[in-house]
Parts: sequence; C-alpha cells; structure tokens
Amino acid sequence: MASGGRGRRPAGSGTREAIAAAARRQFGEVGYQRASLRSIAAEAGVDPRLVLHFFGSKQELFASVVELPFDPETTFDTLMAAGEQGLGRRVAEFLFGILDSPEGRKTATGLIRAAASEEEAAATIRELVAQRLLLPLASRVGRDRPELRASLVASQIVGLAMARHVVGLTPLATASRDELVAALAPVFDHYLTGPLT
Amino acid sequence: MASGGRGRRPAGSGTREAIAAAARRQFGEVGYQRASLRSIAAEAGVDPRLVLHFFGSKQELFASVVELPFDPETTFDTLMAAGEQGLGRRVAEFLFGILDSPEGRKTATGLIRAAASEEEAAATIRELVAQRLLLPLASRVGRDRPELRASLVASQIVGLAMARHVVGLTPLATASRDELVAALAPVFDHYLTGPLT
DNA sequence: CCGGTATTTCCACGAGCGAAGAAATGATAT
DNA sequence: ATATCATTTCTTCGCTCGTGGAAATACCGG
Repeated sequence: MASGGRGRRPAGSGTREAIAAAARRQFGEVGYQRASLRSIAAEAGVDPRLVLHFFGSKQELFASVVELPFDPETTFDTLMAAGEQGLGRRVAEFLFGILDSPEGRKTATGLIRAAASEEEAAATIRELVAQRLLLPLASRVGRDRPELRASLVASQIVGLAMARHVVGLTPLATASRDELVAALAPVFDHYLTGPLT
Repeated sequence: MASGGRGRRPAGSGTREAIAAAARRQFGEVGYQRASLRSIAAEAGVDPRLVLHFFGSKQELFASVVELPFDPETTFDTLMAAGEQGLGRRVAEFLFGILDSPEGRKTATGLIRAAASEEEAAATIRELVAQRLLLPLASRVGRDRPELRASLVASQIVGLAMARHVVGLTPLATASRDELVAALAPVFDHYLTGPLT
C-alpha cells in the first residue's frame, strides 16, 4: 500500500472505498471525536489530505459513511408479518442478534457514542434514525400514535445498548440473553400494541 | 474576581468551590471532552494551573465533581413507601420532574455525554450509578432479581433521556409529559414488580 | 504523443489541549 | 519579625487536531 512518492496510483486503486471502510470502522469503534482524520487516513494507508479531497470535511465523511447494521424494510416486514402474537419476543430476539454480533454491536455503540459527543453528528444520526428506522417501523404499526410507539421502542433499545455495551453496567452486561429477552418482550409488546393512554 | 497579579488571595476566597461549580456546570453542559480545563478555569475566573493544583488532573476533577441530580435514598423511600399501587406512574412522574427542570436535565445529559465519550469517565459514572442509584433502588425492590430490575429501569430512563434530550428525536422530544407518563408507567411497573421470566 | 484532469503526497498553519516548572504573593505560625 | 506554607499566576512544552496550498505523478481523451 505504502509505495512512497506522490502522484496518482496505478488504476483501480479503490482508495475511496478503503477510506470509507476505515472511517466506518473507526467511527464505530471510538465515536466521532476520537476518530481523527489522521487516524482514519493511517488505517487506510493514505495521506490525511486525501480524505478531505474525497469527502470535503470530517462532517461530510461521517454523513457519507454511517449506516444501520441491518436493513429496516425487510427486517420489519419479517417481524411484523408473523402477527402480533409473540411480536415483542421476536423484536427482542432480533435485537440481541444484532447486539451479540461484533459488527452489529460496534455499529450500535458507535452511533451512540457519536450522537452523544457532537451536535453535528447527532443531527446526522437523528435524520438517519428518523427516516430509515422510525418511519418504516411506524408505517407497519397498525395502531394509534405509530410514530410515538416506534420511538418508545427505539428509546428502550438505545438505553439497553448504552447501559450494556457503552457503560458496561452490571447486571445488564452479564445477564443472559434469555433473561433479557424475557424481561424486554412484554415491554416491546406494550409499546407496539398496548394501550398508551 | 480578576484583580491581576499573582499570589495568594485574601482569606476564604472559596476558589476551590468556584472551580468545582464551574466544572460541574460545564461537564453537565457539554460533556467530558469538550469541557476543557481552560474553559472551566475561565468560567471560575482563575488561572488554568490552579485547577490542577487543587484537583490533580482532569480525570480526578471529574470524579470529584459528578453527582446525581437528586438524593436516591429519600427519593426511593418516598416512591416505594406508597405501595405498589401506582408505583410505575410515580416513578415516571418523578423522572419527568427531574428531566423538565433545567439543572436536572443538564446533569442527566452531561452524565450521558460523559459516559459515552470517554472510557475513564464511563468508569466513574458506572461506579456512581451502581453504588448510589442501583444499590439503593434494588434494596427496596421486594421481588426476585432486584439488581436486574433496578438496572432495567435505569436502562429505559437512560434511553429516554438520550433520545429526548441528547438526540432530540421526534416525537419523543415533543410529546407531552402526560402522554409519556402514561406510556412509561406500565413499563416501570413491569420492571419493578412484574414477572421477569 | 500531448494536454488536461484526477489522484496523491509533502508541508505548514493556527488553534486548542493537558500538563508541569518556577516565581510571586499573601496568610499563618512562631 | 521572620520563616514557612498555601495559593495564584506566568510561561512553556509537547502533542493532536482539521484544514488548506502547492507540487508531483499517473491516467485518459484527442
């Protein structure tokens, strides 16, 4: 990768993708602030200036690179299509499927760390969550106040991820997956299908 | 305050308290990283070196200064003493009492921002929450798995504060207090007194 | 084969940060 | 009165950061 000397590299070097991948990984690992342009460039084996050449600014790089660790549309279709019987449990199971996979957990904690640490990053994440998560979920909730229901679910998920994986709060961090699924399922049921008044 | 010239000030200047107050305010407002020793010193009307003179390091300053926005012992006594009837609702009402007051909200968001942005700060906060929040709460839960129940409540509270006040997620940020109390009360009831299996 | 353009590096700036050395000054105890 | 101590500031160090200017090199259309 590091062949020294300046100037353009031989064709198809895929540098832009390498930068994007490194950025995704570092934003996910340490959040927005602590992932520096310099460290991202270093991981991509590239001069820091090149990152700005392709993406303009750190903020734009972040916005170009954040993504959810799953596809909301198909996920929600699958979860909701099976009916309201056992819905909360399926949501909880799916949640821990994400949180117990290394990449899923990193993406989740990275989004949380980024949202908490920088106003600009928080705005980007707010749009991402609102448009690509809450909107599709709300559209599949066949009840009153679908947006409120969707965001209540999101709030419990964020809190769990934060307490369990960012802060490392016991006993949440050490409880078994089954225990947590059992505890959370009725809550998701309530938020999605229960009476809110 | 700024009378220039170096050397000791007239007796009982209360400088240490002024620094602590400024630090508390700034950590609460912008989190751990973005509250710099220099900005804290400036707010306290004091040379930056003095902050380190009194507190040793930024990390020690943070640990000396973080606190909860209420007293857990008396709060939990009051909440639980009224019996399990309406417990979840009382918890929710109390929560919004904190979150809707300026200082309470700042402290809450500050704790969240700090925990998310720095490993050292997260450790300090983990201890604070575990010892001064979860332990007293768990001791008053007359059920199985009291620690798990307490931390589940905490996780929903953290998620709500994060979504509502850090990210500013609609419709949580705009929903009325009464709506949210109604939606959350059954969840707190479930976590505190419901069957977890 | 040649001119333009996209890619890539080197270098530098100005700012901010946490931390520490050393000196000055007032309080305090003797 | 004087020596000691705590407090306070000035100054500096070494580091990292985001960003921009300018040059070098390779690819691509003619």
